Amino acid sequence: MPELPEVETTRRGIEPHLVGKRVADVLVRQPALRWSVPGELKPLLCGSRIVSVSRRAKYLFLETDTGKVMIHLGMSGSLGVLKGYVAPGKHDHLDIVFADGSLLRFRDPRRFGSVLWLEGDDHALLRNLGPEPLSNEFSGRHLHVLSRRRKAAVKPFIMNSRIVVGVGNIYASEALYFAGIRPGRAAGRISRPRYDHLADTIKGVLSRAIEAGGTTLRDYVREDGSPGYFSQELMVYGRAKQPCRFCQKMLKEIRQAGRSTVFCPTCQR
DNA sequence: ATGCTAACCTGCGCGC
DNA sequence: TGCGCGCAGGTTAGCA
Repeated sequence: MPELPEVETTRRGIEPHLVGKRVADVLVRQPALRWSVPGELKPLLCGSRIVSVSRRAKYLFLETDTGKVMIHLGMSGSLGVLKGYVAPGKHDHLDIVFADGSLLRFRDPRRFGSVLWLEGDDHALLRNLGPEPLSNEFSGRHLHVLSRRRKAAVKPFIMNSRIVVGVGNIYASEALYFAGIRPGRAAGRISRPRYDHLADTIKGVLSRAIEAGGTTLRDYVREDGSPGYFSQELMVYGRAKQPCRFCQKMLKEIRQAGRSTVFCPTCQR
């Protein structure tokens, strides 16, 4: 999926096209996503006006005067803004059509994404979320405090959304590389100074990825169909058995919690 | 409480 | 050309 930089890039891309628009129609072609698209979405949304587009963790919110559409892109989701109606593709599951004829289209081949309706601010999926990684709330102190006595490896630890949100498999791998920390090291056995460094590298790699428009590997594209360029800057993700860009030693690949992890055995300790 | 695994689903690349 | 396998940006529920 889209990790946080891809979701934030999407938010920035769609917001100017949506704010102020009035919803004229909602077309649900495939309601069977990670959670079923609520049948009342159309009657609830029609006639309302988009006030803003916001983000929390990897969730996007189309905020209207009557409630919020809560969208998750899952592993393969993307959103597109179209000037007018174009015949949908196989995986174009949902359109929100505006009064001026333009539309927001949700595409998701693997259907791990979701489109839900939120009245107010509360939803079970939003409880227990950790801080935003780019906020001041997220720091080395935060990681250090929460990791004490934890035996889990540091990589799954920083990918745990209760600890910090928005850090997925790509950026967890990249941040650990820049921090010089082995992904398999127990989270509870990492010092405060090293967590200070790691919090910095997480913020840094996410910020740079947002500037580059995210990382395009397969499915992810921006709202106008263009790719993100951060893949060119990846140091370890997807580079198993290739030389480390710093020390030239072969990068190693392991599996952690069912996800592949690539790291440099020399630069990361 | 913590941590691991399977599950959800489709598509693609690879070896045979 | 086709088949089966393993893998892919996420996250939750369920069980040890």
